[in-house]
Amino acid sequence: MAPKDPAPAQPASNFIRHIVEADLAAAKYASRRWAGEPGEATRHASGPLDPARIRTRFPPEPNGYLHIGHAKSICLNFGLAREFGGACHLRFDDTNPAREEQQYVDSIIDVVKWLGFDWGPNLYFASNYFEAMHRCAVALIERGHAYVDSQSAEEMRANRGTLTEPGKDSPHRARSVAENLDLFARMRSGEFPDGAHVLRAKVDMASPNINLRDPPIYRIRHAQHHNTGDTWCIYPMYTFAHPIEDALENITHSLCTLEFEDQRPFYNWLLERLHEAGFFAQPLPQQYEFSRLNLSYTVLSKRKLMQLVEEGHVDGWDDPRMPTLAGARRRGFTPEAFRAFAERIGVSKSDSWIDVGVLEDCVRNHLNEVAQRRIGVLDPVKLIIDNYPEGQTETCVAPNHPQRPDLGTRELLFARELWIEREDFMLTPSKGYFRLYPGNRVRLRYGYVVECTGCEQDAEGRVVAVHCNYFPDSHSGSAGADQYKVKGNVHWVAVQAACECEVRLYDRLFGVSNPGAGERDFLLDINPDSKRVIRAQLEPALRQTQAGSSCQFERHGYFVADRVDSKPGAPVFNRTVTLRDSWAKAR
RNA sequence: UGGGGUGUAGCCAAGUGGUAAGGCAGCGGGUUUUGAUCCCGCCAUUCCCAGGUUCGAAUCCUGGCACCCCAGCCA
Repeated sequence: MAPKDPAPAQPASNFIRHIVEADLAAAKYASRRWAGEPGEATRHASGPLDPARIRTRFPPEPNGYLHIGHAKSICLNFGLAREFGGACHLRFDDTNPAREEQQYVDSIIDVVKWLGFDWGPNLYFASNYFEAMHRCAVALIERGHAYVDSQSAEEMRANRGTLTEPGKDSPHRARSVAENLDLFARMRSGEFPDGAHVLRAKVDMASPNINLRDPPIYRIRHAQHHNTGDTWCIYPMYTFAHPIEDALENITHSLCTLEFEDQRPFYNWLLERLHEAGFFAQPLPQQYEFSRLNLSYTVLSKRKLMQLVEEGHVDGWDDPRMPTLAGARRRGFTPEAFRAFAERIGVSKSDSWIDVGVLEDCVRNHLNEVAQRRIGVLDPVKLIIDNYPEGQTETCVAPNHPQRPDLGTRELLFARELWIEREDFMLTPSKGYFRLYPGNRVRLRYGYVVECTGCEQDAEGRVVAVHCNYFPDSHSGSAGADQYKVKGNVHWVAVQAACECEVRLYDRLFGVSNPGAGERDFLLDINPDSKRVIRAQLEPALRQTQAGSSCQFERHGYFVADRVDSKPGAPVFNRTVTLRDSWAKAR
């Protein structure tokens, strides 16, 4: 028997995985039937056994852009389905016509795909279930489980009670089934203005759980819906719609965030009543809650993100500094990084603040493996090699990846005048500095070892050129190269070959770990240096970078050709994330 | 102060009665033509607190404490 491999770095399990494993072991969902599309019990009963062992769903409301918090939920739901031979539905929870728009639907589809997930034929809209939901509501009324309330919103609030006092029954709570049916039909036909009536579930006005104090389930809203137009003027509330959507779609595990915990008793109450009425078969979907993501140095609330965009603190929803997935994509973050991140942070019910450093580490991790190395001089100053013949040039060979020879090499033009990084020279070096300073030797990466001889300064004392001499027998790869022991290793690009490009140096949008903590205005915590636009001198191969393609600028970080502003032959680069820099930290 | 939740290292997190995994951060060292990567080592005598049960408790019991969520015709 072969020796056992060391245990692979396996992610820790989580409570939801345990639940799924237990349900599968108990064959809890094995006898479910699936009609091939959402439907009521009788419809599904006519179909074959459900080929999906479990069904989950990601149910965004199409009223904004998805952000990193959604990525956690997407990876959880789609990941679970993938892992256990199930299906994950992409469902738009568009039950409120007010702020839902097609452009959000499009961007959500785009970004879930980008994250690497596939819903197959299971793309659904809650609004396509409005007829079924309406039938459910009528059945509830017929069975005495719902009534039309005609109190004003203020009256309803007053009668709802408080956290410590029970509510009071509405004067309309005892209306007859016939009257309720009539009123509800007239609500639907458009006879009443917004707010005149509301359909309420009849549960318990004295419940200690406020969500059970006869929650409204249908309201009148004379508005255009992005999908159903003006077909309806009454719309179901989330509380009512969501369990039905899950049941119609044969969802087994309905995962949501912690703030919906108090909603679960109603979720179960409703589905049990509808099961009694013959709409849905057991086993019914079950709701499970996990804690939502909080990220340091970031805000994720829709209100705040909206404010950042509308007040122009950033350049739109897909600004590379935004925590939206569209922004992260433009920034150069990768789907692989997000999936690793989701796995790494786990799923639990405790309130947590994840350090953005974890996400950044996932990004570096992935990019380190796949990004080809290139040279970019971001803050150029001229290096003149005085003993290198004027007019002479040669080529140096550089690997595209130090750990992956399979990725090949590329050539760099070497000449007498090079651009180097301004911070790679110091007239009077600080302690521990081992780059260029008079008398010190460094290697010009993939080229020669040089010894610094001095510099030229302008009237203000600013360095305008650095001078050095090279050692002809020190060329990288040559027999004598090893005789030169230098600590410093400096990147460069020949002045005559360099390609000048715009580069955006992005940093964290907020300068503090918890923007807007307490009563403080979060806008005051914006990092004023979160975006710096520079002109950089790049190695010529970079000119052909495809929009959206990432590489490492050696010794700097990972950069991506902006997918919006890059033109063929004229890329614009965004800094995705810097390399770790223990020297900068030491200073 | 009604109901629902959660407390394991600086930040996450596994652990489900048998003697505290792992990751991030941090610290120290090695390799290195990226001050990168990679590798090695260190980093909780203790799991919110106090009692109790048990040969044995982060896990079970009792009592506290802290924090989060809920009173939209939003989701």
